[in-house]
Amino acid sequence: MSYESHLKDLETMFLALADKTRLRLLNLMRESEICVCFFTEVLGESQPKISRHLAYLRNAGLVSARRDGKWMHYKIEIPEDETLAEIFTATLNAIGKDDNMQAEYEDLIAVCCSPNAPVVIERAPKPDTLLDANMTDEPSAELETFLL
Amino acid sequence: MSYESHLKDLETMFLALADKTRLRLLNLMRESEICVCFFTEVLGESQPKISRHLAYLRNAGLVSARRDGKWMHYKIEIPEDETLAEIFTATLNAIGKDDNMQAEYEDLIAVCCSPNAPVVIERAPKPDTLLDANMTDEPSAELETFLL
DNA sequence: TTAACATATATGTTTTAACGTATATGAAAT
DNA sequence: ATTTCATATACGTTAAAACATATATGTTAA
Repeated sequence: MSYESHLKDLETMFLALADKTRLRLLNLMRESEICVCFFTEVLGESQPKISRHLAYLRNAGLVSARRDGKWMHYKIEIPEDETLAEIFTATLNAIGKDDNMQAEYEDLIAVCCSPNAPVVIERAPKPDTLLDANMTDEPSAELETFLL
Repeated sequence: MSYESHLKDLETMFLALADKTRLRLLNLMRESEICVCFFTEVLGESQPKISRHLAYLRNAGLVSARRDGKWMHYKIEIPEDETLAEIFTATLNAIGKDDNMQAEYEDLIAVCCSPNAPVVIERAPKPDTLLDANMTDEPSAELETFLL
């Protein structure tokens, strides 16, 4: 297969990645699909702001959305194009190495999986996909206590 | 070494990469340092435009500049941070796979190394670094005829 | 069917980036 | 010294992005 021009695609991808909020969103999605309510909760940003940035990522093809009743779940989509995929995975890797991003990810786990998170639980149930994903490989401390 | 937050650096890098002109500039620099006059010649963009985009790349730390008399030569600088470097090299790789970028690179070689390139030669001599770089690994067809 | 909720989009505004044109800088040639 | 050449920067304008606030959409619950 000959490589026709994907310069435009490259630019589109970089435009999508060139924003702190969007990088933080991707960080939270690193392991599984995540419900919008958790993004707003963990990042402390307004709902329209989160929603707009998610739409931006979706238009760029970097995430996909799934409706589950009232809730929307977003997850990372690795581009089919190999070279784009390489850049994107390298980016996800870079985000994961950042201390603040790690801390925010911990916050996510605490908020969405803790048994004593009344406010959040009130607003939306844990997406079971998140539980699944975490259970299959490494049950976190929070999850273990929750599952007892 | 613990990774403190380089989220800002990531964003800066992506902002620098999120522009077609700047990606085209990086493509031309892929093998060696390049003189500004060749950028304007090959890309067919105005001199101030090229200069501004080069300054942008320089501020982002992705290229460095060297003065040689009247001429300025720019070359790619791989970031020290490993994770940033990984993204950047993946990007350079992606650019290189694009047909149009390959064609533009050929144009560069033709313009700056051909013996019958009167206009360009008039405007600036070949940077010898380019000759060196190309001679050491793969002498191109153009170069060979030139060197006979 | 209406109310409540989660999320998305529209609107007006402010900020940021890109561009063309003009001008400044700095080196070489005269 | 002055001119010429290569490149950089300044300025004014136009276009794009981000944001806050308000509102619309689609889903469930009452």
